[in-house]
Amino acid sequence: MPREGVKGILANIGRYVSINDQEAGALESILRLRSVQKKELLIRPGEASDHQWYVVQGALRNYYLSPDGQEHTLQFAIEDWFISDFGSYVQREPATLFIEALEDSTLLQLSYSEIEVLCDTYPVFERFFRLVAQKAFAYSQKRVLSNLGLTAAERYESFRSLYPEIVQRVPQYALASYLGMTPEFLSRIRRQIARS
Amino acid sequence: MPREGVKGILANIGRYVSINDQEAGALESILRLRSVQKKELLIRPGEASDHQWYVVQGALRNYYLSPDGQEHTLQFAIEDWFISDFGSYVQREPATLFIEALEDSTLLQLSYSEIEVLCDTYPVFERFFRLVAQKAFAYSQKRVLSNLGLTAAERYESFRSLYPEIVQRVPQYALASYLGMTPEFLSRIRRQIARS
DNA sequence: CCCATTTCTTGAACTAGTTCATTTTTTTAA
DNA sequence: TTAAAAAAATGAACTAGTTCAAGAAATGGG
Repeated sequence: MPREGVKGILANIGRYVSINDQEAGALESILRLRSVQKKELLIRPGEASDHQWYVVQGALRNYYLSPDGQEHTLQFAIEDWFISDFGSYVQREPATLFIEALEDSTLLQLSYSEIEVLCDTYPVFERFFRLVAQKAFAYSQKRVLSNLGLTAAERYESFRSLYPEIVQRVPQYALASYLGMTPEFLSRIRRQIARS
Repeated sequence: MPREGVKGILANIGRYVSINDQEAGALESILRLRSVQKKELLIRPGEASDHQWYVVQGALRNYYLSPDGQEHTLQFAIEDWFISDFGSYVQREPATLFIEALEDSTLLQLSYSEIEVLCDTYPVFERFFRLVAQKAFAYSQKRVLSNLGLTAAERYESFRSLYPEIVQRVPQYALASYLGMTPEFLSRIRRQIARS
């Protein structure tokens, strides 16, 4: 039952649903506070994907490592975001992604089974996780569209205007692998922009 | 209160949750049966995005039309799939997509407000829509990865092995716009495959 | 502080996929 | 059935983004 960071996650949930003290207590009782160092991995492919993590402080990413050695970043997470290998998590299958800390980070860990019990017991959490999943899905669809329709430079500009802070905090090769371009090409795009 | 097609949607929901007769009745009472002809549009950009549709029979797609006139297909839907402009639907904003019937189709229409009431009243539907949204999100993330990591030919093969039926039923230019390539290039890929 | 490692930059050759223009095939509707 | 329209195929020139290689700059640990 960690105190630290709990106000953050409660405030965050409060933006979607109203929860009372009992519900807040039930949530708190399944949170586990956890620290990771920069470069540390939360999971790697093949391991069980039983958890989601809420970022109290720090920055992380998850990525797929393809057979030919290329990294593809699927998501970044900074303060107040959740991160996991979500596909494996919901399908109850072994992880296919790495989750890596990009900075020393403080996290709240939630386990699959405890979340499911929580949702069963308190419909308000069911609703919360529905709304979050819907929003995540809508976001992901926007990303698909931007991959389909925008040039590399446009994808970078669009991401930068949405998430300027992430652009600052994250290594360039990781950002390039998120945006679907090589680090060399992202470097050139930035040089172009700096000129004008 | 349409009878036709209702067993289909009920069976589909039953794959995620168990619902009793009362719940089934409540669902049925908010379903509206609707037919559309090939080429007909369910919504176009700027219109209210207040509905989701369950496909009883037929095939549809939704797509974004970019300022320069390119179409980008975000989703196909055949029997037993839902389709909508989901981003606009959940954000309660005007549509940004077209939804177009690719065949004469029979649909069950659900409205946003009625779904929300249904979820409020019967937590089992809240759960159902949570599970569906989670699955959709996981699927969309896989698609992002395939856009990031695969060649055009690999994306086609991968889609074809997952959804052979859709490949058969859908025009090539629509499939190309879903897969993120030009119709010409998809045509060349198919010729290649036909050779070997 | 300094050396080692990692990350970023830059240039030049290359290629996967696009564009444009034309022809062929398929679908549609009367 | 046939004519018109829509969709698909094909070739050739082109380009956005990649690859490879090498140097410069930042970062980090002892």
